[in-house]
Amino acid sequence: MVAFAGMAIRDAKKQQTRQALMEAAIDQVAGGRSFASLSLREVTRDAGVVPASFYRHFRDMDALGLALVDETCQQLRRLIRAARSTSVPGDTMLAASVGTFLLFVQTHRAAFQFLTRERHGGSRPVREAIAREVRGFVVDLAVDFARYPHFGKLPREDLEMMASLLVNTVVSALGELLELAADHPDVQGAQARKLTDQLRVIVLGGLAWRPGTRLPAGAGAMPAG
Amino acid sequence: MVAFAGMAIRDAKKQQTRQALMEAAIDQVAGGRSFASLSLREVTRDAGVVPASFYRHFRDMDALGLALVDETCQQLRRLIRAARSTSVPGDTMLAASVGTFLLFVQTHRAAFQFLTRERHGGSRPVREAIAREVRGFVVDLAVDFARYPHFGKLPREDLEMMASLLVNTVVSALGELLELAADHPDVQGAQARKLTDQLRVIVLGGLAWRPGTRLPAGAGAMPAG
DNA sequence: TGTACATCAGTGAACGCGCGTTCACTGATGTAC
DNA sequence: TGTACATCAGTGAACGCGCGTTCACTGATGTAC
Repeated sequence: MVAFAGMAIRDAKKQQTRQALMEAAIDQVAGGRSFASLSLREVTRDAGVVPASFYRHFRDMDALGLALVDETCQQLRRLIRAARSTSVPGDTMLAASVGTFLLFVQTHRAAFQFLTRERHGGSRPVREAIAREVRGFVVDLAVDFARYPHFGKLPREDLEMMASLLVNTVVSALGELLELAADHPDVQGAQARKLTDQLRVIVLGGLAWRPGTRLPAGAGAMPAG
Repeated sequence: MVAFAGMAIRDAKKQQTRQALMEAAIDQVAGGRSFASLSLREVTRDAGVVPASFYRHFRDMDALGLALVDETCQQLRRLIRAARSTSVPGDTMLAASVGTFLLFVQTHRAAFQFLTRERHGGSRPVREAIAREVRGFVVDLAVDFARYPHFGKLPREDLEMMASLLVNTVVSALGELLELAADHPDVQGAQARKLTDQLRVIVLGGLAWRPGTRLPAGAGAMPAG
């Protein structure tokens, strides 16, 4: 029974406490609190350890926040990698992807609440870590775009512009979705349809796009925004 | 010299203190803090009054937050109303509007930092107030859309879907812009061009949109986002 | 205009409380032999 | 396997501190006459 390295039991227990601290924090944020307003003592209380134990795992609350970003984004990257490998062009696939994504969001509500709330939240290092992750998604998506006939001819800059438009749209929809109670399938369905249509508009616009495109005169202009 | 109503001096001084409290709070948020992490004492200290004075103006910090949403959104609505009245279709107008908007953002940085940070921030009433304002902008914009030839024929639902896409895109660009230092005109120029192009893609997509549109098979499909 | 009283924004002291951090400790787990 | 020592995650008490809120107060401003 000495099959693997030493420290097995002690280390496993330590990881368990670490996880409990992270879950305590993310549950508070998912419950409507801002991460910046959480206290160290509160987190340790919820995790079932004494305040001083916190320092065996994190230097301070900011370090815990960064660990949360890392972990939640890792989960998300795993989903996206899976989706990429099976993706094929077409409208059916777009609608299906939106469905998959929204389902995934429901089963990882707390993680997404955390990312959404802290994206523009109080801690600079946390904000920067999330921004880095989002930029990573955008670049990956632009690379995917380049594989399709029309988009392959466009400069990387244009592809990233569209990828960022698409990612921002999904993120915005996410923000709206998370404000709703988790158990309103009808409202959620409407949200899903709205997001799908918005992505369709973007793709239609992308298909009409050429480098240096300007809008036709007298077309659909709009006030400042 | 008794030209107008009583309470003139005392009331003016009171409003001055109230304004000082609001400015103290918004400056802290603009400086990187989360509103939920501000303390009442901190705000009164920055405003130059004693903590107990706070209660002459607001019941608690949440009330101050709501007042900030009201005031900053009022400023914003004023800009938008002005822009609407002078808007004419076309690509030039779109680019000019983006420029005007970004300039306005620079001169009201603190207000926008506050709105951006608290949009998904810690206080539910504040979040709801901001969401209400955003929804108001979307509805107004959809009404504007209906005045243009192509869009006039679309159902209100579709127009609001596109208006929300457009507003979310501007809000996302805003979030990125506010992370940058205020004095990098070159990076800001790149951001402005990116946003303008994204709005062009949306308008192009909108012009190609018909009720119930589906994407052409094998066109530009994308992974989950 | 002048006087006597009312109002109320801002004061300063006091309160009890939860906070982050430190420290010497304990006892289960790990390691060497 | 058994024994003796080392490690270190978690403990519990203690600290000084800033917090939100209360209170009786002061004195400038307002009002009535």
